[in-house]
Amino acid sequence: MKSYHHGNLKQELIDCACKLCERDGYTKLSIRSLAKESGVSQTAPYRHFETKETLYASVATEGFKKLSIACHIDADKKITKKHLVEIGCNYIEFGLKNANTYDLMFGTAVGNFAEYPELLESANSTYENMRLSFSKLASDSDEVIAFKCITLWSMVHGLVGILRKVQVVGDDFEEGVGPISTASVIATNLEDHLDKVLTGLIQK
Amino acid sequence: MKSYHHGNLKQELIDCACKLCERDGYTKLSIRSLAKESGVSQTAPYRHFETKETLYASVATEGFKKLSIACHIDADKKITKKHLVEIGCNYIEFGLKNANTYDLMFGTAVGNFAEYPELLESANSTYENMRLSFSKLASDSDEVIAFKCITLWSMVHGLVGILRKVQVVGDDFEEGVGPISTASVIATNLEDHLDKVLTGLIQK
DNA sequence: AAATTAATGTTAGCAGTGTAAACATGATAG
DNA sequence: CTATCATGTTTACACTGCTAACATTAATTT
Repeated sequence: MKSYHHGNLKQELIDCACKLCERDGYTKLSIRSLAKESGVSQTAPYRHFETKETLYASVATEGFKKLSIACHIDADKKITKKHLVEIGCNYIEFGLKNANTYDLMFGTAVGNFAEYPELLESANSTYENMRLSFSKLASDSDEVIAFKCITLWSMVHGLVGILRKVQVVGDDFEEGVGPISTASVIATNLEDHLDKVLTGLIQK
Repeated sequence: MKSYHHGNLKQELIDCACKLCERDGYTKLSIRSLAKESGVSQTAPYRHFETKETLYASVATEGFKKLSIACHIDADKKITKKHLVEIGCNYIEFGLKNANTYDLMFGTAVGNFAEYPELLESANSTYENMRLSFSKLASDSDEVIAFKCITLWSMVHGLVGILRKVQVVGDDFEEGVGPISTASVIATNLEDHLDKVLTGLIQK
């Protein structure tokens, strides 16, 4: 004998959507199946999410929060290059292990972050954490810090996109040919690669 | 008085799909509307594309061909850093001006490139062109060339992802705060930015 | 040239989707 | 206690990907 009102539907829908989005990709997610999963009528979710994109925005928000946590390092006083490499590796690891969620966060599923204040905030805060780490590395000017930060971010963000293709194709590629084999070499030496790039970046 | 057989349906569908995917994003594309656009029955496209993903793969293939052309530079003998900056800028420009197509090419819309030989080939050839440019810059070893190439590619690929968000949010951001304002500074000085990165990369 | 086959089109239909409108229930505020 | 409002349900519409069965034409074989 369940009650007419669910009580915690919104959060349950978000949690469930996060799982399904990651498992099957956000394109496969349907509001109806989501409702069924929560034992609620087909249109109940519309009391909590105006459109499907609103739901996507919630999932993306959760994604940025998780990314922030994954990239957080415990280093209050001194930050070394090694820390930055760690951040980069963690970022990439998150992107690869949560490929579908990552796609939702950075793809075109949610058109305009500005329409979803929470999403915008969580995305900005992810960046802010990274920026803070750079600011603790050296006494650079704000512009230099921003430059270094965006450079690293673009780098790891780009590597996620490219390494994903490696994962998909797997070991089924011709040796020494094409981006896939090249990228796969980097994938096996991710720390070294980031170290090299950061060395070039920092000593400037 | 039109004939029962269309004659050139497959190519027309691809062309039309490319346009619609870019205009509205690939999620909005429907096979049925595509068929209507070509004045053909709802299920006619299925004679040429097994599933919707097959159609996506064709659009993505066209995308990589266009990207290749956009990144092509006329420099047979000597390649300079300036040329590489140009390639990078052209790449980013393509990614931003064809954001939806770019999303289709690098997102999860097409799961496994290996299932679509033409797509795999066009994607690899895009990379190969970039690699060739690097190989003409200096007498590096294959590994060093690959490293430099992937580094630039990750960079520009990452920048596309990040700068896109800037475009979306537009000028409606707080000055000096968050990734968006920072990225927007870079966007207005793209050439400078790539120059800096490449300088650090090349002089190694 | 006629007959057969393969390619390419059509019609009808299924199961599933996002979402709007009208209505039902129950928690909460006056 | 009553009125309101948040949250749920039912019903319905227009749309989707895709399949199966059938029609027409082009290509190939005899």
